[in-house]
Amino acid sequence: MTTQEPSDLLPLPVAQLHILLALADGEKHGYAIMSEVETMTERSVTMGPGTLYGTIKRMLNAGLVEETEERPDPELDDERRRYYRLSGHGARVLDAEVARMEQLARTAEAKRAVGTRRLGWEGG
Amino acid sequence: MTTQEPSDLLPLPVAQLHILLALADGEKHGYAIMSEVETMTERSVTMGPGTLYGTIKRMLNAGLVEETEERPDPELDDERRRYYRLSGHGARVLDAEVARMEQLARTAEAKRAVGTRRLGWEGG
DNA sequence: ACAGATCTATCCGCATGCGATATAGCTGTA
DNA sequence: TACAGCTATATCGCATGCGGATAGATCTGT
Repeated sequence: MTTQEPSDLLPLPVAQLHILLALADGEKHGYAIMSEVETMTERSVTMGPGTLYGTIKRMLNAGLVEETEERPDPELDDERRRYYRLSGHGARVLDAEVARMEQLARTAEAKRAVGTRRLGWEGG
Repeated sequence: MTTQEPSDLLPLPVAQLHILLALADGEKHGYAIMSEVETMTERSVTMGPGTLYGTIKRMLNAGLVEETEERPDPELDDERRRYYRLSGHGARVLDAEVARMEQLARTAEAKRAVGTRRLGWEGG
């Protein structure tokens, strides 16, 4: 489980970020995570089963996500499913990673403004 | 060189993003890129020579950066240095990657708001 | 009963990350 | 001038991460 400082884990591998993001609004099972990643990135990121289950294993181990015991109504349930949710640690790591990305984006905009101004920009 | 659609290259490997970012406000030589990455990430990302030169090689190949012929004043120059700058393609890819990160950050904030509201948040 | 979608899971090759190491020129100083 | 330490580029090899192929089981609709 080895819970570390959130900042020690950054930058997060892309797959881990996308999984945390998919779980940020509520618990989901593996297959639903795959679908959610595609939806929320407008199909610009597709996560295959190799990435999904391999990454989830690491994240369980790192204490970023937890498997939940609770199941939905037996009516709606599918026994094969395994549900995952953010751990408190995972939530903090996600927040830290998002903050880091926002900082990079601000840096990028400042720098691009400078770079574009220099010597009249080539553009292509 | 194989110039592709910027979106085909996303998400960008972290090292590539940091190098594009370091070059966004003007050309730099390899060692200066390493230093710049440490400075702009406040030492939360440190790039060793293995990462730097390996990644630059791939990026030259992908047409994201170019080596410049022009040298500074011989007074200030160091013959060993090799200078790199963003290509037009590299600049577009950087912009696309930054836009993608900003989109993810927005998604994250919306989702975290939902997730935190659910069932009274555990927090830890 | 059957087809096709859902769901979890592992294997394996390739790309990427990165520390260790090598080599050599620069810079300051005693 | 000799030396230490920093600057600078480069390669190697291992560890990690990614993602297609594959497999097998269960669900859903017809």
